[in-house]
Amino acid sequence: MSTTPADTSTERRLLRDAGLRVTGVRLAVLRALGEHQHSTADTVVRAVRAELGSASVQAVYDSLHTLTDADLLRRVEPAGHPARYERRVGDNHHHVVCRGCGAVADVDCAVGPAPCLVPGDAHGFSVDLAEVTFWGMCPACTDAS
Amino acid sequence: MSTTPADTSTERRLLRDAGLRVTGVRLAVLRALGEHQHSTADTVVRAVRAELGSASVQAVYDSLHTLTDADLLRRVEPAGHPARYERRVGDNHHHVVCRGCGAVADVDCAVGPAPCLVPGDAHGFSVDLAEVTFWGMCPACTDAS
DNA sequence: TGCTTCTCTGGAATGATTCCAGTCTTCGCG
DNA sequence: CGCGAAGACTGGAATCATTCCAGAGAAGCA
Repeated sequence: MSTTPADTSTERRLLRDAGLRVTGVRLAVLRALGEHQHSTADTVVRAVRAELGSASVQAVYDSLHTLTDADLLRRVEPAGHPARYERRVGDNHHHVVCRGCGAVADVDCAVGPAPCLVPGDAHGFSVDLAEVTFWGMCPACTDAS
Repeated sequence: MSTTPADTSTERRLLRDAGLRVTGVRLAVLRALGEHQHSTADTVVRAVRAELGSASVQAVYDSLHTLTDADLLRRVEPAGHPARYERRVGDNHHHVVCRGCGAVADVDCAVGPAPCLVPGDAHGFSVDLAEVTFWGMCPACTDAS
């Protein structure tokens, strides 16, 4: 809709610094997630298409993977819901997921850097991350029920 | 293979006590998970077929859902892996998942009953469960790498 | 034993994600 | 500024786990 080219200088730098090529899809993916944290791939596809006019589903999935591998994005996969992506990376934070609508919100980790928790008996596993997912009801779904 | 009918008295009682009908598929599902904790639906289907001779995929999925709803089973869904089921229910325990092979092991909760952890700022969500997944490498995959 | 209700069967469908082969871009280099 | 090789993007088909559906079949209360 808008004909004003968006300012993508921040995203360009992020990509370059990560040693990645700067492409339209990657910029649009980063910008989309900057505006709507915790979006699904599907939502990102729509946002990217709104910005670029067109883009294939694969291009978005590819970008999502590449950016996740480069630690520019983090993937969150709540049980029973499609994967969500967020730009908040590099810190150790967790998530609350609504059992009603699947809404996701960030929860700061009160403990510290990963793994913020350590299992008592890890059965010989070497643990590097403790992922905490809080389940409950968001305000809107609480009201509706 | 074995022609000796298995002793299913424990499972029968579990089902009756939960107000559920006793069926061959349900008994076989419970027995399969008694022998191999953290199995996937696919693995359970094979185990059930080995015991009963035949069974539809849906019958197993139906049983898995029914038993999970009745709190006779618990479902574990590690990101990027198909769902796993376990018979250890009623306590609050967590899991370690191997990044290499997907193996799952139980980890006792050092804190207490659910929700063993509470978020600092839950953004208005009412939280009832904290699900902790530890990620790492199992002994076998550590050796192999 | 009879009946009602719930379960199981088989097959098709769904949603999220991935694979593939070919075409088009990006960007280091001359 | 223009070339070329490595890396992205396209469209379409395929995969995997899981669910939906309608009809045939069992469980168990009366």
